[in-house]
Amino acid sequence: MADQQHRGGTRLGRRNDPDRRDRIIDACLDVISRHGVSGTTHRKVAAQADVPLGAMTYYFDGMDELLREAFTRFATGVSDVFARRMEAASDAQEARQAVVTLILEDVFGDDRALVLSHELYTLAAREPAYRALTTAWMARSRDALERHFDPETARMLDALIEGLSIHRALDDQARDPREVEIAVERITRA
Amino acid sequence: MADQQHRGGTRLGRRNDPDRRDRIIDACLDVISRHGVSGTTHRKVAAQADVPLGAMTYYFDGMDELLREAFTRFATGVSDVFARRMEAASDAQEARQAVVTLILEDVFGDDRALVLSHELYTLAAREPAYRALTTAWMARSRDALERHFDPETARMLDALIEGLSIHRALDDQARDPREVEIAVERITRA
DNA sequence: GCCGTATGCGTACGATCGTACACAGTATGT
DNA sequence: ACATACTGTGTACGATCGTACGCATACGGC
Repeated sequence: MADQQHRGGTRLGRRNDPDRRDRIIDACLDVISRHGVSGTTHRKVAAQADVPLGAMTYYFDGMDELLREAFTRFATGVSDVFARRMEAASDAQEARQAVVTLILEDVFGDDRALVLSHELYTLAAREPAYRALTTAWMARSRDALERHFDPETARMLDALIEGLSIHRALDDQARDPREVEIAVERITRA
Repeated sequence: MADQQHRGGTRLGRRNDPDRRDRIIDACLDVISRHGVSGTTHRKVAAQADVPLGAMTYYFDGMDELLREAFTRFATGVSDVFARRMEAASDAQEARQAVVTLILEDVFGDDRALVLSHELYTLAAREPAYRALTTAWMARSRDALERHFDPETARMLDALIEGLSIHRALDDQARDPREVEIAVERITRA
């Protein structure tokens, strides 16, 4: 009891902070990426979002709802980038290049996203409730890929992307970017 | 206090149970696969292994050591199967078939292993301490594959296997086994 | 300016956890 | 047969968690 949150100069953080809920969700993703789902607690998220502990149960009906909303936001964001990159390509060859860029930049370049993906995968692998989220995510990826590839190839390519991500996250030694290019090339050749 | 563990008919579980430690490790893997790393506690593992709580801290210096040993055993086991299947193949074509079989049977057929893999991946993605484990595991897979494929192809193929595993674990709808065959075929064609 | 009402929060409770440690039980050397 | 050393365990402690709930605060009608 003492130093409350009286953020900045505004009188009180009280009523006029409509995106409090959004900030909590973003903070939650930060905490997950640093401490894992298991190490994510209401208290840590509250501290990160700079809101009082009581706000957690006020805005969310328990930890599950918070996690589900956080991962939904994450998956949607990643999915959007994916879809946009695919839409920008105008033929199969450009699409192949887009996939390579996506892997090398969006995936390999973002450690936070790599960790968050795995946290979500693990959750979904064990609890069917989160399966809907990953299933939808993958369906969207496939749809994006199917703008340029046949359905079968789209699924294989999607799997390859995931596999390369894992190797990147779990293997310490650096890899030749050209290898990604070659792999994409091979898997998309019918 | 009351019903201790006096297992079976033997006088006392006391001194004559040399594989207690092994049983704890196996029990730990069971608990992880059912509750996740986050939900794995000394108490649950002890109950599963049918040993008293005090045995946990007696045989292991804390939770970390237990987890590390458990995952080491798991990764070694999976790795062994992988290596053995590759050794059995006598040419590239047989090797391709061996990989397909491995994916369809050993990976797709074992939900427990699928979950455990992801739990380990997630741990390793966030904590470098576990990275040594996954790095060694992957190195061994690559070595096994390099008996029949060039190093570059071996790495791509290994990545593909991981990717297909993920899709299997995270996508609800069943897949055509032939798709696996085609993907392996494409990625191994230079 | 006052008051009812909805919004948001400080705090405390019960549960559960990892871990330490005093002690019980067994084997061994004599 | 007894003393001694070692192996294994029951239990209790401090920390930390999610969550509920009484209360403070700000808003809107009058």
